[in-house]
Amino acid sequence: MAKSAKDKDKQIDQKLRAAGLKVTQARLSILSILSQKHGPFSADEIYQLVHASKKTAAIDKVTVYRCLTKFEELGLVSACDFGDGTARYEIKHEDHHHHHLICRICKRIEEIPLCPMDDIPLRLPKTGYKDISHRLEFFGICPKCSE
Amino acid sequence: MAKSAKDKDKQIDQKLRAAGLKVTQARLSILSILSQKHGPFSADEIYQLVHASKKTAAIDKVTVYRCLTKFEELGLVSACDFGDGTARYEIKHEDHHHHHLICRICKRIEEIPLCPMDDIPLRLPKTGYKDISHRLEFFGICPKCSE
DNA sequence: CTTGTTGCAAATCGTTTGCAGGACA
DNA sequence: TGTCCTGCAAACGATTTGCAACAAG
Repeated sequence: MAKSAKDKDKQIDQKLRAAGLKVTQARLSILSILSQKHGPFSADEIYQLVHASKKTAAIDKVTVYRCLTKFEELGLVSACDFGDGTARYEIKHEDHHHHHLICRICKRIEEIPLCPMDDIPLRLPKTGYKDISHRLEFFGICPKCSE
Repeated sequence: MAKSAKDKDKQIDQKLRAAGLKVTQARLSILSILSQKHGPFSADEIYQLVHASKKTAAIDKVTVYRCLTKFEELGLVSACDFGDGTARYEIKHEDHHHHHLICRICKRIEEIPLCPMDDIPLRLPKTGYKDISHRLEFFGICPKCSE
């Protein structure tokens, strides 16, 4: 059932066209990286990864930022923020809502497939992580701004 | 039961001494602002507020950053991050754990006195906010880093 | 005194913007 | 072709750092 890199790239191409975006080398490279590696990654990391995989032409870091912004608008990727002043991006898989658990020391990132908003308290001890804290903020439109 | 500004300042002085910090004008000004106004505030906002209240001598913005960092280490204030690239700080009141609900448009900040980690799903509709999303990340020490 | 703090200037870091040349539809 | 994209350089905003003057204990 696992998709080959080629299949994924084909999917990406189609998603871009469906979104009305031009299919450029830069966009293909970035989305290819994001769909093959396990993120989330910062813009700089993506930039590095693209350059590391010599398969594609080098792209500018500014282009990475612009593409990621566009992808996020289109819902192709989702951004997350670990509070360290750097945005991170990962491919958005429909119907797979998750959060992250980040190690304060090594920065390892694990996916938490549960969402406390759903209903149940998380049973985090399972993960083996210690000294767990969390960052949670809500965003919405306040009554006044709703008109 | 409400404490006067003077009482609060006295408390602040004691907390600083208890923490082994020198009681300086800059620190008193910042903590005084934070304990009197309803935050959270960015470093720049605090800087502006300190300058606005002509009661105290002007302090440098760098000093604001340094004091806030120190206060956070000591647990006097807590930082929060709304993902807009600016850290915000508020006085930490023991036994009053809360999160925030930020209007996407006017940036109004409301306190959410509930925490989904406690156990129950939030009943946010009560607040009148619409189109609510949330930002949630967990931090901890992973098994490998625990030794 | 003497160590912790501050102010000032300058550096850093992530990210954004302006503009001209270049690539997709 | 005409518009969308990209690269390059430069601007930006938040935060940090180096260093010498300064003030609290």
